[in-house]
Amino acid sequence: MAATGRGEKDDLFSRVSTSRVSQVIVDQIKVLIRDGSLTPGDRLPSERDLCQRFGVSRVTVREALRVLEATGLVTIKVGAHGGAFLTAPSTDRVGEGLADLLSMSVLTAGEVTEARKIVEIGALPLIVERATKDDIDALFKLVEEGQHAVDEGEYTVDISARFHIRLAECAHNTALTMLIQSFHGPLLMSLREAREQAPIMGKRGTGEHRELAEAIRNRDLAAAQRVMSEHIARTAQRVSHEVE
Amino acid sequence: MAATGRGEKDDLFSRVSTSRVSQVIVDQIKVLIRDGSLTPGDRLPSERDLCQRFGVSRVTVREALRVLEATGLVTIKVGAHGGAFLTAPSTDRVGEGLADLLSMSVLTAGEVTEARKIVEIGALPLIVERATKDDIDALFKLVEEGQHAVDEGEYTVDISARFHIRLAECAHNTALTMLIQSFHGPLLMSLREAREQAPIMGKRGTGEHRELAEAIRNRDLAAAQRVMSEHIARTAQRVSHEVE
DNA sequence: AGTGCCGTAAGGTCAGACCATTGACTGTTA
DNA sequence: TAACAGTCAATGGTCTGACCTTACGGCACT
Repeated sequence: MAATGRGEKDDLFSRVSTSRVSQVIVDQIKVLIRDGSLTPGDRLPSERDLCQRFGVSRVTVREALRVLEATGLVTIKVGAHGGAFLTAPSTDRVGEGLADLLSMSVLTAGEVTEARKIVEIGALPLIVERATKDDIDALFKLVEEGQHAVDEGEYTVDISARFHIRLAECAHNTALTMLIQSFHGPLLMSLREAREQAPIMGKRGTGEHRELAEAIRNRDLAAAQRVMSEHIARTAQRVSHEVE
Repeated sequence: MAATGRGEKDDLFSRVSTSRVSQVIVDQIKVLIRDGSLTPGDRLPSERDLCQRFGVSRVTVREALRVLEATGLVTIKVGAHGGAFLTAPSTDRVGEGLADLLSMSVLTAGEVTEARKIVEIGALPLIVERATKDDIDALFKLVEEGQHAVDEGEYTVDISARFHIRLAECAHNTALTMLIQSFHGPLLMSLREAREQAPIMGKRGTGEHRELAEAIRNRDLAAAQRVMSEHIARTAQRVSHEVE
């Protein structure tokens, strides 16, 4: 990335690896991951071990590990038999990154909701086509939970989010799941007002969730799209007028 | 997030902030960014300064900075008047994260392309509706550039990506632009084969780009959707059979 | 068989030092 | 006066070596 847009002549005197040592280590490990020498679940050597292998100090190794950890490639456990473990599939990090990006740029809540509408409605054809019986059962189970929560007066956006994420999983496309997950993750949580109004809207929202689940069970794409469209539109309205 | 799904009783003995100090610092700074106390372009205090303010050692501060850097929130410059500068939101990091996940075979190229299809086609209604004259001129300009590159035999995926990103901007929704940008960033670049085949496909791709631009000029949504659909489908085909 | 203690391996943090890079300041020279 | 070169200070990059904290596993005791 940083190397793009060079002038001419730059190939004559190639850059003398002036980059950070820790970054070089990160890159090396990334390569190992890419080409399959390291697979999820594997454990990297201990910090003190890596120091010797790379011939650098522990501080440097640790910085490299911090970066890998922040990227979501490894998780680190302390204690005996701890260490850096290649993470099993975790879409959370990149979703979080997306949310960070969204939340710190000049986005209005309206824009986010509009994007959400496109993705969630666009995913419906796949969902209607691919949802398995298990998927549908799970959806109805979440609806019941939501209903129960409403009755108890304990409805939160978290419950709604779980439904939407589970719904996304019905498309059986990890990339899509990830996108929708990041919409419903830290991002929505940061819209405080939306969370506080949740109890009020819970009843109607749950009803719509049920309609959605039924439409999917009936493989009725049109109905699903209609309900989802209204559902999100209402969210949009709720959210937009306070986080302007 | 980590606090969800607790058992009962947990509120009696609250967790004694056993987390990493560096992580706490990261969170603090993230908060400052979120609530607008720090805006892009600002410079954080120097490492030695931060040590004193937080009352920790320099190593710890540096680890926090590594994380913030990896997350793409700051860039770091050395030398006098260097330091950590808040970056303007850039989608590259997210795209890189996507690419990492893809390379760990958490995601297949096919899934990503499917998601891309949904977003890019879903954005078309907005694009057709909102594209201004400037937008359309810019699109045609990019098409011309592409045509020129094809004639010279210098067509690269980069040119195609620029078109798609500019197209996304026509929707005048920053969130959408960012999503599509992260698809066309380091992610596509990492599909080496796709890059190498680019020259061959360039001619046809450019033709389709032109058709797209024309459809948008004519506010012909159906045509735009048809062309885009074919366009991405072909990419999907090209990409899927080697990165299985 | 169960319980609790303790050792050990691993990450987390600290303090202080030195090097490398860079931009600004200053002084010299044509 | 303008251009160049040298110096200096600020700042990130790395190293060393020490100590603390956590957690797993085994051992001794009950």
